[in-house]
Amino acid sequence: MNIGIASEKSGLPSKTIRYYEDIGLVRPARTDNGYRDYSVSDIHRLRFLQRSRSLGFSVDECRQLLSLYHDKDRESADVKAIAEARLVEIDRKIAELNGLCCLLHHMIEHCHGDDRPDCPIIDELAGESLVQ
Amino acid sequence: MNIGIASEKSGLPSKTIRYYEDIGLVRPARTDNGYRDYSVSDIHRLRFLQRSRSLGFSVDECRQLLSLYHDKDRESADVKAIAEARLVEIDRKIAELNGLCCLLHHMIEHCHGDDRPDCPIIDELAGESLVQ
DNA sequence: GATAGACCTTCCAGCAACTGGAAGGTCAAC
DNA sequence: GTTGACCTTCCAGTTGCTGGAAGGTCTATC
Repeated sequence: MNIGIASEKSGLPSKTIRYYEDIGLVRPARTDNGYRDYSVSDIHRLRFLQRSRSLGFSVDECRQLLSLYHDKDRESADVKAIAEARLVEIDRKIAELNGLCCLLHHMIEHCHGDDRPDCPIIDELAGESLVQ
Repeated sequence: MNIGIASEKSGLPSKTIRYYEDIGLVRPARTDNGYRDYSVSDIHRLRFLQRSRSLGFSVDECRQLLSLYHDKDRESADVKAIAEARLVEIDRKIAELNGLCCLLHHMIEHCHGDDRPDCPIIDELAGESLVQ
């Protein structure tokens, strides 16, 4: 299968697929003319990557997951650990964004938002703080 | 003031302060020996940047906010618009992360996480889906 | 056989927002 | 005069791609 087909089947842009090859994630065969030739199992790997990435795993985590995917002697605990680490990170990020959301909301609420220059948002950023 | 002092007073690393100069955000004077020489108002600008960045504004938004900060004829509506756009973006991100959080949580819950290889997380990533 | 258009290839550069490090100049203290 | 803490510039690397240039290949049509 040419890269265009692989792209369609995996849901990844060709550019990304080539990039994944560069960093050693999915290495397809080559045909005589030098074109990449993806096998069905290559497509599975690409789809696996697409799903893992869309779940927010880093490329490095994806690499580990991919190797566990192929390791028939894997321990599910190893997989779970990676997923749990990701979850902790996501929770942390959500908490951080919630904090920012509150602060911004608060600032926006107090800004009349008209054609006059006085603005509690600017005041806040300048350090004449109501919050923080 | 040397950059080390500016760093202390603004809460930004020296590297970052130099970077902000490179991209034209805060341009200090120079002393005879070539050292950067920060004025009190430079420090205010740096602190303003530090706060804006920590509230999640992009460097480009910070640039706009900084120019509004100095514009005594600004309209607070302009500031409010930037902050509101940021808030929308943060809300969107929170929603996205909440979605990922749910999926991951679900997958983790179903994984026994022991020394056996069968793993619903891997199955999910491979496309034998329970979710999605 | 020529040519057009859709593929494919490699390589290089750029995005955001820094961060690290090398190589070297300056300054204050001892 | 030497040590050590500063400061300078410049270049490269981070993450995960994405865009574009320059050129090769394949297939269909004339």
